[in-house]
Amino acid sequence: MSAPASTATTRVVTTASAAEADRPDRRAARRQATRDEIVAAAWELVREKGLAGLSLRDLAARVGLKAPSLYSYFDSKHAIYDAMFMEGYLAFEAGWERLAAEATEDPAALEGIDLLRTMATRYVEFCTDDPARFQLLFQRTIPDFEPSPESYAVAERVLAAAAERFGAIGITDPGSVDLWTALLSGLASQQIANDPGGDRWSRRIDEAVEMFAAARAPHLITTITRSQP
Amino acid sequence: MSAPASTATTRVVTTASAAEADRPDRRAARRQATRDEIVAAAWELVREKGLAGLSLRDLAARVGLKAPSLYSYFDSKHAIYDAMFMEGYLAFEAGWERLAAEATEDPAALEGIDLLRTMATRYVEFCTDDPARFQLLFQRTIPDFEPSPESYAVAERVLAAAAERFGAIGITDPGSVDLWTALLSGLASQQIANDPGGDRWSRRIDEAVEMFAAARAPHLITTITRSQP
DNA sequence: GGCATACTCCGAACAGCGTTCGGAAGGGCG
DNA sequence: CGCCCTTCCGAACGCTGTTCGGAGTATGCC
Repeated sequence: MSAPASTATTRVVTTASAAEADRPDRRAARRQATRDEIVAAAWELVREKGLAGLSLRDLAARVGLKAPSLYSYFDSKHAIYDAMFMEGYLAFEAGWERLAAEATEDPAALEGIDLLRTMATRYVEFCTDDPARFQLLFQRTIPDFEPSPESYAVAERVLAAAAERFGAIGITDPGSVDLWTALLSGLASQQIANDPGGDRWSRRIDEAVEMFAAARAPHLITTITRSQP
Repeated sequence: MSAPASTATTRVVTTASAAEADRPDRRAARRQATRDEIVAAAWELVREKGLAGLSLRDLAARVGLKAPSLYSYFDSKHAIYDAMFMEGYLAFEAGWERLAAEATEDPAALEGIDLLRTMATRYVEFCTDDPARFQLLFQRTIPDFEPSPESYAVAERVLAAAAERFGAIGITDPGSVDLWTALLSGLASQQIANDPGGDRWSRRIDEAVEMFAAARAPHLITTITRSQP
């Protein structure tokens, strides 16, 4: 949660010395801390009142400010949504990298269809864990919101990583990837919209994965028959 | 834009007789006509400015009124959304019944997997034709909106009809129906959210249907091999 | 025909929203 | 100390959905 590189010093020049380099960061760090606090409070409010129920006066009150003060930290309400968007995708990316690390550590447990199953399960969990986040990241539901290029770059990065992992297990055509994303996002959105808190759709994940694998990656499901000679 | 059947002529009086029964309908008919006009204008506005971009002052202006006057016809803005919700599902039901009629008329062309294919194609077309309608009917995106029991009954009726048709072609377990709805709504929502106006996901419909049929209704796809002795 | 009634319609206003502006405080630097 | 830049906020603007009270009008009854 440290400050991005670009926001750092701004100072430059002066006469140098090592300790002097991070002194101007004092204010910058404080500023970044407040920004983070605002975004965290925004997540809280959004979980309580829904994604569209976020009010700047409420949000400001929760961090001990008045509404106009937020404009010292963000250009607009959409800029707050944008910061949340990026944070959400960073969390998604972190989960993804955790999964990749597990796969490296114990390749046997996460190869072939097991990897697909785990990917699907984690994805749907990630979505249902926080419906407001799902709405912000994967549905485009806020009237005129579009993520900034920097935020969108994070989103594309993680999607590219997923596609690459797909290629590594032998699923290369883009049609299959699109079919996969449609299938998973469909499960998640149906679950959230029509059975919130339940598991009417999420309990179909395994069947969905098997259906997908049978049609799109048959080479992944031969292991079962091989284990019964 | 003709009046519904129940509203009748409005004509004249004379001396009692049968015409007297629909005389009190005069105002009711006019009222219903205005309601319909308001809902039609709301659809227009929603297509132009997005589902959440609907403003009562704009809407009133479009039908030659001021905002408070709308409250003679609807209890609230949500009541207008509710009327649109019902109208949307009635349109969906009409499309569905058209399909059912075609299937009855020409059973050969719409049996087995062809029926699935047509259902899927029509559904995704229905969604992408009007993204605002898709959002209102199938995503729950308006902050505190919930359809009234009467409106929701329409929604359930058409879903039940679809499930029944599923049973008729031999797909009986509810898990398959849920998987089907997840798959189709996933295709539609990805198409609308990530490639509006394009066909990146909608062109995968046939593959999706074949994938689903292979896993969930294998009895529907044997005809191909049978035709090559 | 005349009167009472009900329905439509709207101007004004209220509370809430995101946002802007101007000025009042506060901490860091010469 | 004085300067400056940042932070903070009260007030206000234009927008939103909604309520209220009072006009104007078409209807139903006698």
